[in-house]
Amino acid sequence: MPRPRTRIQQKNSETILEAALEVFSAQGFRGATLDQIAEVAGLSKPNLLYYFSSKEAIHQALLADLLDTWLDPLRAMNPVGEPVAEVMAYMRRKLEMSRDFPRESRLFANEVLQGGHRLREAIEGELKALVEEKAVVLRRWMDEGRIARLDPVHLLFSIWALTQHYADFDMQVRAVLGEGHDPYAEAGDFLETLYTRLLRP
Amino acid sequence: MPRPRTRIQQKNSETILEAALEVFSAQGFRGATLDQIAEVAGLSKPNLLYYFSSKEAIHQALLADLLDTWLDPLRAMNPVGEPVAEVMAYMRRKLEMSRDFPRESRLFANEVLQGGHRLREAIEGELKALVEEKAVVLRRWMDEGRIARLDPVHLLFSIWALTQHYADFDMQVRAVLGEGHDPYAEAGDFLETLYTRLLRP
DNA sequence: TTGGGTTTTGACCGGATGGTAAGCAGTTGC
DNA sequence: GCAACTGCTTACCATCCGGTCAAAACCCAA
Repeated sequence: MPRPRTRIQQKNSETILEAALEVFSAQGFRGATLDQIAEVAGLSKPNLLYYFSSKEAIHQALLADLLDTWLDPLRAMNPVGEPVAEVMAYMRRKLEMSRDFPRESRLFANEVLQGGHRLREAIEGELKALVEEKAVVLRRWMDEGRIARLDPVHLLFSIWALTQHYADFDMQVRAVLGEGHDPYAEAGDFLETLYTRLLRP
Repeated sequence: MPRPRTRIQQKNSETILEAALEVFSAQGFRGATLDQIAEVAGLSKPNLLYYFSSKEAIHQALLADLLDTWLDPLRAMNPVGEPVAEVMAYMRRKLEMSRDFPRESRLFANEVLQGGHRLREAIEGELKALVEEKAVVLRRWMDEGRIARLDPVHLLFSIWALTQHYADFDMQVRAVLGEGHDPYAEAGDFLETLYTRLLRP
């Protein structure tokens, strides 16, 4: 199905993708059913398939949208900015994305966890290229003595791991912390300290 | 089905659980089918159900086994040891578990990611209790000025996130690093540096 | 109002999947 | 060698699920 044209097509595709995000992120691709998505969307199952040609197609549309926004924070890391502040700001943005878009994070995690064959191309292409580009910048900052010398790629991995953890393992985080905690606020403080100490040259 | 008695029961339950781990960790609960597990195990589907009463039961057995071994590294953190070395050793053991038991890590991740209702009890009970016990120890070390003052629970979260990332996002890690890398060796070095700097009082 | 397009639906299909029944085969203890 | 139990298989069932189809409902311009 080509991109929406009329108002009603626009609105319904959005409703479907919103519902699909809800269900896919909570159940994984195989775990989600069209009936569930239809129910969340408030539409009938055949109606979903009027807008998207298959379950696969809905999932694909979701992943395609996702990847763009997912890489934005890293793209925004400014090669001519102040190194420590830039890395710190990147970490902050990733943490905010985990807080504000946990479903997107879990959709991504579900996908990669299960071999990520639907994302392999994008990961080996776009993502890898962007990481290599930013690794060059980080290495330069290290050469200039403006941040500590570290493996730049594993530095990025650490930011992904530490921030996405709060979205992907949300249930565990909340269960262990118990009542009366603001996981993301605490994580912000903790990670601020961590990267301050790690990056100091 | 009660615990195995005869030799053949012992052997076949093990074969089934091994196959189930393979399939569940790669596909999630809903994504796995009894036929797949049966094929990997080299047994017929009805034979699986002779040993385990249902798909659910196989999964439960797997999770029950898992939790014990999963908590071992943290249990082993010695309250009367040298603080920095103890935390570092814990991180090392967790990283080794990611390397040597990635399927177990992914089984766990799949489960928690999808709301973790099958693990909720264990997480809110055993896991939380153990974390609180170790948090007391960490706080004491901080009070004694033997490691840096940090939120002890988020310190543990960071170890989980950073080590499990290499198992759970293995596909991404390998795709981004490309050929000719030993992810776990590099991660070991990186995390050694990270926690050395983070923990220094 | 009418006619043509768009949107929605109920009924249905075929294959996959978890699980069962009933009997056959193997093993073990005597 | 034989009974009795354990282990295993073939055939089958019911349900779920992705997807189809034909027709109904809706919308809107002329």
